[in-house]
Amino acid sequence: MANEKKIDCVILGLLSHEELTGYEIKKRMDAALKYFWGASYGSIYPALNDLVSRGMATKREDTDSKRNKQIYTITENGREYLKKWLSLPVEKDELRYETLLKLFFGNESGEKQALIHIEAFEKKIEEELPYLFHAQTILTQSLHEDAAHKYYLLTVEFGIKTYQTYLEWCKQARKLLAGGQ
Amino acid sequence: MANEKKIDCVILGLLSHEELTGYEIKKRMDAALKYFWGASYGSIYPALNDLVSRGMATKREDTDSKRNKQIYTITENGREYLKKWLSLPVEKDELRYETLLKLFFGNESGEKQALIHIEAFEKKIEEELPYLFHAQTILTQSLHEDAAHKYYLLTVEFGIKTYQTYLEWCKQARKLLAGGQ
DNA sequence: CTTACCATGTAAGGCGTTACATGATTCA
DNA sequence: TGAATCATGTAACGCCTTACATGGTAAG
Repeated sequence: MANEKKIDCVILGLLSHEELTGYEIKKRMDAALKYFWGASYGSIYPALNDLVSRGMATKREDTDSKRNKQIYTITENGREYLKKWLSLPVEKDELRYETLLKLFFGNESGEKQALIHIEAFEKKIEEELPYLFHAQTILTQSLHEDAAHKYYLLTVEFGIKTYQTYLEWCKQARKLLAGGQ
Repeated sequence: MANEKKIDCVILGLLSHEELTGYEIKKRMDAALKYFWGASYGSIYPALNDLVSRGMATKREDTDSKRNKQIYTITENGREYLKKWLSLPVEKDELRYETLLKLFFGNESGEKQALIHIEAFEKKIEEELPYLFHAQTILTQSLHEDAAHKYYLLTVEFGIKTYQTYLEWCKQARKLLAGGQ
């Protein structure tokens, strides 16, 4: 009932849209979900086997491809399980920013160090923003081609807005550190 | 050298400012760090023992109090270890929002469900913002009383800015779901 | 007197990453 | 032919949360 393992739900969510291999699931996650959810092969492959054994998905070998591909398909059971989880209240939204942790203790290491962390943070965000903008463009254009795109766009907009705010905060933080208020 | 356990660093960071008991460490974390870092007693107490055995902190019983209190103090070694960690580049900033995950798969459960999650998210943020504003006021007023406050304020400002952005996104998301773009 | 909070710790178990191990295929 | 990428999986290990276990004290 409760205790839905998140990795199962993410995989089922991706499978609800299309058949995928474990490798492709990882790619999809890295492309679209990495800003708010991540997973490694070491959790994906065991989870896939587990989903099959619980009747949430089926596995078949891809005979077309020359490669050793295992294609996974969601079952009706799996779809119901996914929908049930989606209808349950969110249990946890968690942010773990080591940058903020190091900044919080900045008095121990001094302003120079704090500035280095802020600039590194800024750089990382500036590098990632273009990918989000690109996704925004693609999704906005294809909004009516696929009903799911509206929901994807929602999360992309979240990323863009928060990242832009991060950049504003970086500027403000630099000012505060420089001595002014 | 590398592989600094974060829980050790957080504890040392808190101890660098003042002597504390395990219980107080938890309180401090819940009050000031919970927005970007969390920890349970089950990780704090073992970590404290470990820090003592590695010479990063010392432990003494509080004889003044009637209670069974163990007071921890950072050592020079501990302070060096902390400073070293603070000078190292950030390894990972991670955001794990189940809300965004459920929204991403929103096409499976429909608009009504998506709206429910957005409203719940909005409510949670609205409830937490006042605490951040309160911290902002206190810290701004006492900025010159303690050099560390500047750094605390930095993280509080981050929280306020991002939370405000979250609320704006909620509005926008509701509009997008309502059918418009 | 009883509830809330102070205070410390352990044990089990879950969850997931990293590293390892292996090998095929595509493309330059 | 060599590098990059496709492709699947396992094992060890680390880290943390949850639940359990215990008891003192302050305040109403």
